[in-house]
Amino acid sequence: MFLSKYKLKWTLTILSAGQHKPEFNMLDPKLLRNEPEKAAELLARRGYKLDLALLESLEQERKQAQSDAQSLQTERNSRSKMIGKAKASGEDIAPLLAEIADLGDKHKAAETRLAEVLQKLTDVAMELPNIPQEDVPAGKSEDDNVEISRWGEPKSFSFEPKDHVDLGESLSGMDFETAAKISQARFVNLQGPLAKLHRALTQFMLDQHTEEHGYTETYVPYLVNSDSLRGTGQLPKFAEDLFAIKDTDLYLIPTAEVPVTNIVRDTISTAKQLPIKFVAHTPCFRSEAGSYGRDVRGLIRQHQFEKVELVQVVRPEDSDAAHEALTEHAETILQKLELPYRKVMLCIGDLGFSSSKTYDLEVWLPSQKTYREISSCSNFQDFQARRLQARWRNPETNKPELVHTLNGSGLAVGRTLLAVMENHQDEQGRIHIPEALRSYMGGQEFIGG
RNA sequence: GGAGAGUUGACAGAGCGGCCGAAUGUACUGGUCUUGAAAACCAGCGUAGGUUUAUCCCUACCCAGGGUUCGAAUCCCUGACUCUCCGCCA
Repeated sequence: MFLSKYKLKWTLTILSAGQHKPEFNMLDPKLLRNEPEKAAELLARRGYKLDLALLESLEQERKQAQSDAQSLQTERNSRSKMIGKAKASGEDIAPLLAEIADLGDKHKAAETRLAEVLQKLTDVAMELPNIPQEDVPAGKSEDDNVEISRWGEPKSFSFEPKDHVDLGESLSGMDFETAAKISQARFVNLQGPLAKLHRALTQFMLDQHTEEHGYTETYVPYLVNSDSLRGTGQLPKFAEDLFAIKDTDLYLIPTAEVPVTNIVRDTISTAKQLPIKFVAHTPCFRSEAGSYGRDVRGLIRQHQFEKVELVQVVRPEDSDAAHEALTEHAETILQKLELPYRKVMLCIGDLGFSSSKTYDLEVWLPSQKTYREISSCSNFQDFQARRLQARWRNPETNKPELVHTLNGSGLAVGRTLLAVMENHQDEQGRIHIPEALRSYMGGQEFIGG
């Protein structure tokens, strides 16, 4: 019932939104118009079937409707001008008025038809995912992701390592029952040293990115409107993943990517302002609809979690290099926390809707004896920028052109907490605090015992 | 929450229902002048769509959406946002 509420709301939102922004388009409209076959082929790589026949007929309708509406407009404008002149020179304008009696209605009808076609085109366009970059490997699911590199050696324990839930219980300070009482499942209540460790991780990450990697710290709203969510690509397709605020157009952010990237929505940056590099620490809220039964134990998959997010807005020619750099910035955190991890490139089937290329960083979890995602670093190229109308003035052309946007987790704090707990536990159930965090923990060397 | 004022180009800021895509100033770009710079002077300077080889031309956009009108930046309605005052509040 909780879900159905925002499903309804979502429908209303899309209806009202579509009407005043019919020009929304997520792929390059020139590609769709001039080379629809090529667009179809590129999208087919992702398994997306572009309905070429529909697109073509809509496109033809659009052209017709647009030129009809335009010529009627021209007609009306020139007639109206004549009436103005006639009136000014004191002539009788009644016959002129009679001549164009039905022009207004015709024009209105043409405009309505145009609006309808544009709406249909927008509906199609908004559902199209981004086109993957050429070096993104083919594949259907996460099993086809390609490992790029590994860092660190998974520790071999002389005892059976506990998972973070058991560790948290014995240390006391990680309480899922209480959180469920206060709220519902998939929330946690942290207390004492573990709560402090959680905070320390956040502070450490923020300091690292601002002081060593050149990011500007930013504080943003945690409730965002639907325009912002459309801009970064969470809407219209993924409404069910979001928590919506009843009777408003606001949603809890699923990631800081949304408010931070939307800083540049509808702006034209100067060449000098780029690259823009922001880091933000925010809570993230996700309904996790459709993930019932998955990762039900512990901190892995929560409705609310903290994340330190990196966002970059760059010139198009710089986005590949920025993507590599941003990923390294996230990797640095794992290295300093002495957490073994691997870097994988997502295959096409696992690639997010808006992304052209994504690296995931997966941290080693001794309890699961496997690598689990802790950061996702994506290059969106101009996909978000087009929806956001985020541009820069290219000095070579002196025209506003779309920027490229990127983001990555640096890192997901909850998952980092559990990774630190599990990787740095000892036989007595204590957690050894990595060197890099000690100053944030008042010099403390371990928790527990 | 109540009362009032406002929203115009990169910025500041004019604008009578038709001659307003929009004065003027600043900024910016190019030029003249200068040894160079500044100043001064001249010219240019929004976005998107249609047509076009290109130029031209046409259309839309003065917060958003709707309405009145032959014709709207200008009049009316709704909403968003900003400012001032009152109330409440961390």
